[in-house]
Amino acid sequence: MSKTKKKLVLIDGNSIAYRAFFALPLLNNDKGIHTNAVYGFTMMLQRILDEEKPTHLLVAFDAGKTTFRHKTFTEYKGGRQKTPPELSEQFPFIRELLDAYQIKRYELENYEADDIIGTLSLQAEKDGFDVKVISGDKDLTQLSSDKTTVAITKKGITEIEEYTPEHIKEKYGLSPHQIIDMKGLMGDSSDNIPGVPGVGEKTAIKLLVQFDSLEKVLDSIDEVSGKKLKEKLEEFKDQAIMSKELATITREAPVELSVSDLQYDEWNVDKVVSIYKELGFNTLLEKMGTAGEAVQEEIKDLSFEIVKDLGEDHLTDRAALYVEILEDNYQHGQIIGLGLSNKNGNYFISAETALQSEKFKDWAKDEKKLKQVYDAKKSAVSLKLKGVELNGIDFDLLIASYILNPSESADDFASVAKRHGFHDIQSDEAVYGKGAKRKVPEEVETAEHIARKAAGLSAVADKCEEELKQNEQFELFTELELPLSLILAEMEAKGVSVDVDRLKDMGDDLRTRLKQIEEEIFRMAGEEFNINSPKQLGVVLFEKMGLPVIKKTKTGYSTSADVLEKLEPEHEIVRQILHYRQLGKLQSTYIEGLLKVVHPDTCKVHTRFNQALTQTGRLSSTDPNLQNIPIRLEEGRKIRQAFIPSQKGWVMFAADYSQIELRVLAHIAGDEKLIEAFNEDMDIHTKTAMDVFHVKKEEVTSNMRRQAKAVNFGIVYGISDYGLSQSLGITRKEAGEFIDRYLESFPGVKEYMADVVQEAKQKGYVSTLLHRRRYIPEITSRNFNLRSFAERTAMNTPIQGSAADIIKLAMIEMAKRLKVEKLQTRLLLQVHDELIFEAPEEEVEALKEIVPDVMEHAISLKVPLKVDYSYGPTWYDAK
DNA sequence: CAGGTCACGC
DNA sequence: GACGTACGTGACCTGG
Repeated sequence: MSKTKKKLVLIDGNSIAYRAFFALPLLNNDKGIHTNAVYGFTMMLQRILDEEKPTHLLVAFDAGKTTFRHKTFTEYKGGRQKTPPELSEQFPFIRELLDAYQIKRYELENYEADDIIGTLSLQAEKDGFDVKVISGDKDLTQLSSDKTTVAITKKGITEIEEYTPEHIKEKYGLSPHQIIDMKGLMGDSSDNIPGVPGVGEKTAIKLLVQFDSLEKVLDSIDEVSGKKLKEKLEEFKDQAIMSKELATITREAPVELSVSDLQYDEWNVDKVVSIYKELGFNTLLEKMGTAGEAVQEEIKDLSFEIVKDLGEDHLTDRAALYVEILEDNYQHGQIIGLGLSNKNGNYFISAETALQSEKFKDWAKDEKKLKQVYDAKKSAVSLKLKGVELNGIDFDLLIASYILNPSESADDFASVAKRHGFHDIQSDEAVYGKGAKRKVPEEVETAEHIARKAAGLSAVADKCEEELKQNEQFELFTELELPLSLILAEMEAKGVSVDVDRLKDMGDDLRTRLKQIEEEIFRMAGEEFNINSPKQLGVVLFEKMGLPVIKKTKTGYSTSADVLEKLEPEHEIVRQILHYRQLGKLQSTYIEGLLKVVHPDTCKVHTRFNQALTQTGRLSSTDPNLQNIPIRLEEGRKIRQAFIPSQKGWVMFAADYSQIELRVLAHIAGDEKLIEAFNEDMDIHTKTAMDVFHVKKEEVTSNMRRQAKAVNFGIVYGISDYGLSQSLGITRKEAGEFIDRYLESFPGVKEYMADVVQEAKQKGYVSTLLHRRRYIPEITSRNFNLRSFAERTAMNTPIQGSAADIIKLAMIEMAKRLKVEKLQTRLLLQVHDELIFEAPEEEVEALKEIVPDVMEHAISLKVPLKVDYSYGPTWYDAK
């Protein structure tokens, strides 16, 4: 069962409602009730329940207008804006909602929510609770202690700042209890607390650092430096003391509740649903269907050591090494620390300790010292950025797990480790938080988490290797994916040079043209609107201008390109909109998007290849995605002019496989006709047209070839008859007939398709040439759609996946050849069937031989592989 | 902030 | 007949 640590969460209800109200636009539901504060409050509550998993919970509210503080100071909270009626009307709903959630709420005559929270948090601390206070009011931070964390909303409803005593020390240089002394000195305009005129945050902190408390400051006014300051302190002495009193949260309010009354179990689903319905919270309603309670498993103790002085005990010849970085983008992120696990024990090493240690660097570099890691590429790149070379990797859990089952691979270490039998680990989200809340906890907690990861690595490595061997995937792992990860690491670290000025010029040009087109569209529409909003565009086109509605989406009219293309003859505006979209895409994604990620010093972009994501074995690319740079249309293609070699006298050299998937299909299916076509190096689309339409080569029209090409495309990507009908603009029935005729023309392919579906049903998975697997459980589904999809997946994955295997082989072989031939040429990118290099001009002649040779002979099939290449001063020219 | 729509590549 | 249809990433808009 769950760990029985008691946790009390105290929420400042008024404050959070205020925050939610002002953070969100003033929306109302269909009955005209404003719901933004209730909605924001609900989101916040949901988050707290999910993330904090409190055992005890209370929402405190302010009661009435006056409190005991007004006796001290009648103008307390004077001058405050009256609560807007749009907000006050929402409070009853918030109360109703809390009741449905079965969360205790409480207010107390003469006291503020703060005081209720102050009183109960103190009680709870004494009873051994962990306490979390949630508010938008920084005053509450005075309650922070080693047992109580105060979370203050920053902006919006999701960003919060957590105030622990350490954080307060860091931020102000003060202890939590000094917050009230600070308020006494500087006052608080929002509560109309006067403080000492002329004293602001800086001065207050300075004084408190020197004298500790307000009282001591006032006792030692003589020692205060600055004549003016002395006078002010003297003059406003009493006011300061009163201000401190006002700012002090009482911890002895006559609260009639005790902490044990605040136990939180679960909400009343029916009531919550009915309130959601009443308020129109449809997305929350939908979510409830799937909301399951995660069961927290007990985590065993782990003995580990925080290492300050690295020695032989730690740097052994076989060890698990975990490099921890919080940011997704490990090229920007800081290394938090390293986990090590070996026969001697489990260790945590801070980043500073490791990176300053020559012993560590030597060990990391030594390829004889074998390491087991999680995400070799990330580890290698991040260490490389710190000047540390990483060699000797003989196991990577991320990749092993991906190979064993690509559909399950998540990048969260805990989930991967658990899948392979190591359970004593928390999720990163539980330790570090997520989104805006993500942060590093105190060192011991961090250290333990990271040490656990290393321990987990060494615990599951052997078992995973065994499993890989049983699946006949060990070679795929050691000979293909592991070496590839280091090649990708080099590609990422090296980066691709970008001609920033060129991009900016294109951007300027595009901006002018977009403006012109925009004006033209507005003129034709007779009004200004947001062309980028499908909703607004739909209204203009289909309601105002009365164009025929061709397709609808869930949310309204479809305005997708294929719809607009059909509408082109109807009105000139349609052509302009398509053009606007095209240029807008170039501007936002490729010009602005790319400029955003160019390294300012080096003018390079460093993409990250995800090697453990796609279901087929392909790579993907992010930040920026360099696998979808435009090429089809000339205007977009020009973007490629901005990708240039990193050195003078160098060129871009690109080589791509011609029809690799169809060649793979010919091989796997063993289809005689297809094999023959490739052996004779025929134009495959023409050949397909000849066979499908039963005509001679000379009789193939360009339209027949186009249709044959679409069918081939469909085969390669496993699209359905529906998909084919869409791409050819024909009916589904016609498309189905096309596919049938294709399969009749290539009986080997037809047989293969039937066999591979059969195989998938029997084994539960399909395989590529290099034994990569994809499990397809839906293949036995009784749901037609799921099953059809599964069948197409079964037919397509071995084709696409084997092609991915082959180009990966080629990449590894290329790296070897470049080294052997002592060439300076470097591989920069892989785009599924294409490799892009940068090369000194004088090496081009050699590359013309080597690159096609390596790529074409990466594997031997029943058909030849064919590679085309090209080169030039920019990527654009390498076409 | 999450989910939808659209658009780019292979 | 079934109702949503190759795989990815990213930008923008929108609702609650």
